[in-house]
Amino acid sequence: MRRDVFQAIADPTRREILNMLASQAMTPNGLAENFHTTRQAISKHVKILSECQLVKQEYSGREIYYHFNSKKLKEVDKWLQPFRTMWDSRFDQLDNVLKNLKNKRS
Amino acid sequence: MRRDVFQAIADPTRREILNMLASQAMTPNGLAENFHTTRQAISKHVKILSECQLVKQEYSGREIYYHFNSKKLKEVDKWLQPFRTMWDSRFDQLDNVLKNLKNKRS
DNA sequence: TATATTTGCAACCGAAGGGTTGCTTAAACC
DNA sequence: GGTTTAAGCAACCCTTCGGTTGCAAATATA
Repeated sequence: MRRDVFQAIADPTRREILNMLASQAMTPNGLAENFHTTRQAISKHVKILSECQLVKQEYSGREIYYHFNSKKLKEVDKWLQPFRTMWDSRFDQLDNVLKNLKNKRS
Repeated sequence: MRRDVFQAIADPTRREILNMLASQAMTPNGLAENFHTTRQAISKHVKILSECQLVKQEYSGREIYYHFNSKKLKEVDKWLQPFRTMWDSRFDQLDNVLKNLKNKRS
């Protein structure tokens, strides 16, 4: 089952899980207490996050603490990079096209 | 039908479409030529991108030129912001936890 | 040892996703 | 005016997704 970081962060619940784990490692039960769903539903989300390495496991007896692996989000940041210069430049793509049309006319 | 930027960029084809439109506005037919799918499939993707305003339309006769709206990607960048400091700090979350445990012990 | 707790796994369900084919509309072209 | 051509819309199909319930395995606790 191929998992993709972009697909992993597409779900709002999974983004929220990442936010929680960013401040503190947590168990599935601990996470589930903060949502209005079952533990199994949360475990499924965590499994998806785990499969694309956004989360790492630490075993402690019968409990499993999930840790956030921020490095994996670099992939998203990397994809975003070329676009970042665009919105910084105060001109979006449509503005540029209109500007070019005006130049051709004059 | 609620559309979300995160969900929109989850699909690799849609990310590729955005990459193309970033350099040049294109029509559905023009886009479809670069993929091994039908025009209708691409149109569906473009519609999704349009619904969350990642793309804007410019009508020219019977053709429709789709323009990339980079500003909308700021939402992703904004969500990424707090995590960016984490991977910059050379310590990921797991490292910090282990470090804390070590401090408590000593 | 018996019981309670934490967790993962499997089966199932309804909704949404990505794709295709067929059709209609409207502009361009002969 | 008749015919291409560009595009959207609708129906359908199969797969994936998010969620649930039920159950088994393993650790903690009495």
